[in-house]
Amino acid sequence: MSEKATTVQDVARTAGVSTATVSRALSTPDKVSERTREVVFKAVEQTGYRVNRAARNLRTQRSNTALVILPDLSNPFFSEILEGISDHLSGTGYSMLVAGMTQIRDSGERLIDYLNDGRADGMIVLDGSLPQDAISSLTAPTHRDKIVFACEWTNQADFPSVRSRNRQGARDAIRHLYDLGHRKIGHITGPEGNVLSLERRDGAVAELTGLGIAPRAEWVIPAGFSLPDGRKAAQRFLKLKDRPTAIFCASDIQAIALISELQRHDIRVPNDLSVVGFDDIEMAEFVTPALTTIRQDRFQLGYAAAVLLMECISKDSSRDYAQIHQIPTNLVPRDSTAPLLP
Amino acid sequence: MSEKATTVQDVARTAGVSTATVSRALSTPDKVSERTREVVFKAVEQTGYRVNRAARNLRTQRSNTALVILPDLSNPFFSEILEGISDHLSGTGYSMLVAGMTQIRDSGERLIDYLNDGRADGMIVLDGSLPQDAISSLTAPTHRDKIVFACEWTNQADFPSVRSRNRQGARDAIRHLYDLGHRKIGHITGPEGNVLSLERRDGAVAELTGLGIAPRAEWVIPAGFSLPDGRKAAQRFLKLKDRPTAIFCASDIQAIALISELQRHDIRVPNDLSVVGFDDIEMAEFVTPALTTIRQDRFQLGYAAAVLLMECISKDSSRDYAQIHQIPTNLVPRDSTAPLLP
DNA sequence: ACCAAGAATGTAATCGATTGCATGAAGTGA
DNA sequence: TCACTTCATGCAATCGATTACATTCTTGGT
Repeated sequence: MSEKATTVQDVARTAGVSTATVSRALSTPDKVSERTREVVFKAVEQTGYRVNRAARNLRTQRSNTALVILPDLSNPFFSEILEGISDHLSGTGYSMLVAGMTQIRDSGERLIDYLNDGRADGMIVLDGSLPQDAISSLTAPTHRDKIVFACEWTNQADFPSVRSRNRQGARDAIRHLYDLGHRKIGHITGPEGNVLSLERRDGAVAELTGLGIAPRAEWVIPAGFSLPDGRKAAQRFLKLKDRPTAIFCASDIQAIALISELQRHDIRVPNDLSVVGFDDIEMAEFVTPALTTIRQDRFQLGYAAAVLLMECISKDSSRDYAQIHQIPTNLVPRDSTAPLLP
Repeated sequence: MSEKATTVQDVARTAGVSTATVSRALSTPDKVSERTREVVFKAVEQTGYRVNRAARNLRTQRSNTALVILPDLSNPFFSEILEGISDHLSGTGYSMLVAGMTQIRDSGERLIDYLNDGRADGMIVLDGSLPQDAISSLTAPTHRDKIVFACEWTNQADFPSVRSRNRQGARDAIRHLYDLGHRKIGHITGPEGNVLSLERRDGAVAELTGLGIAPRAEWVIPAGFSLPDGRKAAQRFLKLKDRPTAIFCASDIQAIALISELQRHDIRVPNDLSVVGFDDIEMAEFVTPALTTIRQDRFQLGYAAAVLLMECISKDSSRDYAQIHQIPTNLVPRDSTAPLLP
């Protein structure tokens, strides 16, 4: 009954070879003669053998596991990125450990420990706001080749990263509104200090300026990416005496909440106000009016990050420093934007 | 430069004790005299020692890792459950491995291997539709005590599980509509064969019947939980000659898409039709009209599942079979339901 | 003062797979 | 046929922590 797991020893015995040969037959099949290879495979089949990961990890000093760090596990925005990551990882035999910064902080763990104690071979960080000490510990030469940022990033160190063309996306959003005839264009920002917020705001400002429109300070409404933030932004908007005719929001979620709240106050979108979001979350297509937005390919973002991480980990040669992969965004016109009425 | 990781040996040496003592000082501090304990701690401090997980895992035959299985990584519904799980796990020193069934199938892995090869000590399954062979392999006596279902479950085996009171939630939804004066009440179901769909439909039917209302077959519209499903359901709804005055949807997402599509066809919610959803996703409060729904506490669901799993794993005594933990749901009345107009 | 019980520590085996080195077999070229 | 390379395999060390067992040191009771 005692159901002891089968080991290489068992396989070696039934195959009539040494454990070394079994191991080789499995991990480097071409170093073994065809005949023994088959014998071993058959023995593996018979005994139902599976390598013990703990033993392999100890010996090889690799875990075949990647750690993914989210700022906040409960944020649904990341799910599609996770899928992209997992999709590539699982193809390369890697497993995906997931942790949220909140939990990590609470449990008093340090990110770097995951790398040190052999739980993970590398990590993908989706949080641009790591505490300073975390960042500096990660920059240690032993670790810098095991870390990749995705989606967000940090300016305090130059890690390789994968990100959307946030600035260009923002420009496209503004341009779209301009092309519809809008000249009075506002912007709801993301959270203060966040790299994405900055890029999107800068992009918007740059495009406006380029189009000969001076951005008006009271039309740049500071907010965060979340639903409540969007609602609050709407309330700020309602208080404006002179209102823009179009708004570019730093996130879809925010835009959806904003529209909802404005509708409640009888402002019609797109008739009274055109709104562009950012992200193209699935919901964007299904709200009324369907949201015009800047699509970022989150699956691709995750996938590319995983590819990049695997490269970093495996590459023994010193690699060109701190690559930045930019994923294109694109405008998805829907019903929340319309030509400016004369 | 070669930055070799510090081991118990190093600590033992600097502390002037044996490795056994170091190990004991760290894992069973009371088996060691106060004096040596301090010396060891100091040495740990000095050397910056961290246990090597691979080595520990091999020796102890535990990984201190739990595997979480999602049907679909990209589905944002699960993020809050994940947070609940992680919140408890990280408190007990466990790490969380996450995998989607899609990826697992594609990579040809078997769930059971995670348990066998020492990657995980136990698993939380959020997918009620595992393939038959997966389920039967998991029922093996060696594994059945390492598995917990959460949110969804399977009827093909009796694993312990944590779930919402789906039936009661559905009853509450119907009752709410009834109390508002509605008698012509429809239902959009979840995907065929899904346990949640079944429970919610059964609950709705039971409540209707209990209230003396005979459920009408054409008012039970088969659908899935997703946004496109909700839209399709709306189209089916529009074709009805005799329409209900109220609808209970099996998911919020579905309800949101349904309302959006109906609004596009000038059906006003709640004036022309009252709608109740299920889940209380964050968005529910922020759409127009704000969605009346049955709240299920997803964080709690995940948290309880993690607690249950840890119990199962640690309990050496044979435990009472296949506990089912039910998490209460509750009605959250908002603006998508209104009294039936005379 | 002596012995037994218990506490603290050390020695060395162990977990299971991988791999450097050694050995033997087979093949190659002159 | 001989020397020599190449290939296939086996032996045994190794990864780093834990723990059964042995040993030494306390301590308390009589």
